Amino acid sequence: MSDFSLINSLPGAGLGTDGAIDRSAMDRQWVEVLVDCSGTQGLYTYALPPDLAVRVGDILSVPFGTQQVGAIAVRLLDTRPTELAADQIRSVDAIVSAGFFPASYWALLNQVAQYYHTSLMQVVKVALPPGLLARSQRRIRFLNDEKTPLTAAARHILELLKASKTKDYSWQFVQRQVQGAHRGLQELLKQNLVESYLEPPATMRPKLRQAVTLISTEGQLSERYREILEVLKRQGGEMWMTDLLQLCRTTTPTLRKLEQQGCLILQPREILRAEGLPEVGEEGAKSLTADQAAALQQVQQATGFTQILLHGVTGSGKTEVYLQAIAPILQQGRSALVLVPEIGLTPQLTDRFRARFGDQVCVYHSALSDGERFDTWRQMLSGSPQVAIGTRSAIFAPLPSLGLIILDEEHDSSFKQDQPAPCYHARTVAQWRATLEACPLILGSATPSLESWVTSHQEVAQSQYVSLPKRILNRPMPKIEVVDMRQELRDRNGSIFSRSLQTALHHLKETEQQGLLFIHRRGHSTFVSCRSCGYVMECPNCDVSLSFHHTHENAKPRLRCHYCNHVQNQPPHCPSCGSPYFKQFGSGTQRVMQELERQFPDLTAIRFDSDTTRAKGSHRALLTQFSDRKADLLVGTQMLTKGIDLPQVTLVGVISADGLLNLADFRASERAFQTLVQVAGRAGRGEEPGRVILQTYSPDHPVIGAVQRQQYEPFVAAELKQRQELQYPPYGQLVLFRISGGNAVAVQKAAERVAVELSKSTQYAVLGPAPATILRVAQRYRWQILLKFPSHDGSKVPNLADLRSLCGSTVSLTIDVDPMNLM
DNA sequence: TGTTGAGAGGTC
DNA sequence: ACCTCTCAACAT
Repeated sequence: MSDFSLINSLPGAGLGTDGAIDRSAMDRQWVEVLVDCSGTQGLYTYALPPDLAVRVGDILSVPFGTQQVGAIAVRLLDTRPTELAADQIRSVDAIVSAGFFPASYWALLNQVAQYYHTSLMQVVKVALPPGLLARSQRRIRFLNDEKTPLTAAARHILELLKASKTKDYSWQFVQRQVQGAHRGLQELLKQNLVESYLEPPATMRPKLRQAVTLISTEGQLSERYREILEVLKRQGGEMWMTDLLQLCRTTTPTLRKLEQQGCLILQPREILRAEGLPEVGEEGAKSLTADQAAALQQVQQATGFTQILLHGVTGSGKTEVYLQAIAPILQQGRSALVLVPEIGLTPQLTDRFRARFGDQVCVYHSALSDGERFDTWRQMLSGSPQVAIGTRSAIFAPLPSLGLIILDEEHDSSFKQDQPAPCYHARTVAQWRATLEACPLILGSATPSLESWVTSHQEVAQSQYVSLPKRILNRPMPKIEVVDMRQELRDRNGSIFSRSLQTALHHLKETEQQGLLFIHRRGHSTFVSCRSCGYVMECPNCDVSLSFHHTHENAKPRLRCHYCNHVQNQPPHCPSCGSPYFKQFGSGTQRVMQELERQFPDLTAIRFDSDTTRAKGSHRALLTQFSDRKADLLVGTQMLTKGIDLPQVTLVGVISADGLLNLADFRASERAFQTLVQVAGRAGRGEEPGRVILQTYSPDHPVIGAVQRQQYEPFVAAELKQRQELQYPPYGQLVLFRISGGNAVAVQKAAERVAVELSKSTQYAVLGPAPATILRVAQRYRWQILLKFPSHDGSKVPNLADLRSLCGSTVSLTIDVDPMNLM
């Protein structure tokens, strides 16, 4: 059990606003806090200064050891804990942010911590905007340089500081740079050559701007003063000071004089740092199809927590259902939360929300600057009815009185976090949150995950299934043609484009229509290998092949590792056998672009992958270019499957489905099906019918057949049968342990010890330990152990702390409940 | 016997 | 995270 699971049951811990108020705040002289410090367990007691009205849930700054750290107030006390002497207790330093968290917020965080086996603090960190839990930092500053003899370490530190611009470094940096830094520092401090100081935590603050407010125009005033006041009055009596100064060509002291005369007030106002989003026109509700109307009705009939799986084929108008479901929620003064896989990828969706709801929409995602995130977060706390659209972590958006939660593209794996703990799935957290808030949860997808499919077909009132089987305006689903690439080769077509696709591409130009070409994944297939001996170029740090990058015709070819970003030139000869036949292989986006240029010089194409969309806003820019018909083709990867609604696209070409079909993962078929159906669904969303050409070397694969027939249910039935037989999710539950470290032998040994310990229980099957598919990433060796539970009770894993102690200090162990990424 | 570095344990 | 303490290795 987690150390803090008890917090749930504590009085007043559920919520900051109530609970503490009923008794006089004077009684509450102490507060128990959760400290932001790895390795700490349990709560720490601090005294409350009389002028500090701390409430449960507030974010505090407290002295801890030598430094200031962030902390969360968990419980107020009216008596001093008996085990602590008065002089052992220090005082709370400041309230960083008064947390009027919505009711049940703490219960949610606790639930996440418990289910995913992480500390509550870890969960709090993903929930809060960055910068709120800042800590003080030790820094070293250069004072003077006397010509006294110094040891090597001391001299080294001094030179380092002198060489820097600010003559000042963080202690952490110095320690990394200098051997024996500790002794060296002591020596320098003794001689007064440097000083060591604690920099107080830089807490995120609201951005302020001076505002001028008109009070009166009475009194003895010069002509010039009257003029200024007149301008202010004409502007409505309230202006930003900078604007007024500019308009009147005056200076701050003049305004100060007027303030002293009592004519106006200067005061700082909080302003919101907002992302500069382009203007969008207004848009009214569209009329619904019968299916859409039925779906909307089902949502609106829901009382209390209800999970609704909205299974709508591509182009069936799910977004319109979301919009019309949200409208009455806002009118009731409540808020809605919309989660999308990747916000950068869905400018069209956010634009539609803004066109409908104006500035009641706020967008929250990790690409915002820290300041923007902080402000958006405060905006959400304000409690005014709004729609928050965001990625995974927005499930923790602090919206009071939530009326509806929507997960769009519910099947998307980016809703699962697998890097730092907690490895939560936003869908799972959304289910808990909707339960706690007693509001409906809509899971929308054209290709629902098997998990959601199974729950929504249980005979429970709390889970419902709604289907939108037809496209809007009765537009037909695109025709899908499967091309056997083996046959193409037999017929002496060595091109990466089948004859069928070639014809279609020619036709595209003639009819002035547009198309998409889908490639499975960048890098994966564009490795460099020797045609003579088969040698493959690999990253010196990670056990993955380097991928080939060729930006334009005259550029030097570069090889890049997509795990650690190692870059090098391509050698002209094979490093292993010296053969000159050392070339790139496969068909990444660049290769396809080159082939297009060679075979279809008339067609213009835009490359659309993570390389060309990395910069902020470039995603939107490329899409705009394309929809303005500046190009005939969009060539891209996975990104093409998400949130693109371009009515003029009539052709979708899948260059090769094979990379998708053959992944070593029990979810490979499900993923392949979802991806292919989603890409295919980009075709024919406008008035012209769409056409899909699916090239593959394995046309008999069951996934290909299911995609071609566009039949979800038979595919799912077959897939579920297999899952059930093997007790894979959604029937069984998986828990993955990742063991990693810099020393190959130590990691393997640790993995074996952990596996032995885990094998002592009979509640689950232990698979592994096995080296991770890519054993080494960025100089770290990785092993994993998979636990397979026959039913959904992965909470019964042995104590994590005990397992960690088997690993030693150089090997780290992380736990991933319900893993999605098993590579 | 003093000097140095690594590891453990504590921080209200 | 950072500090302090302990302990053992090494040179004196």
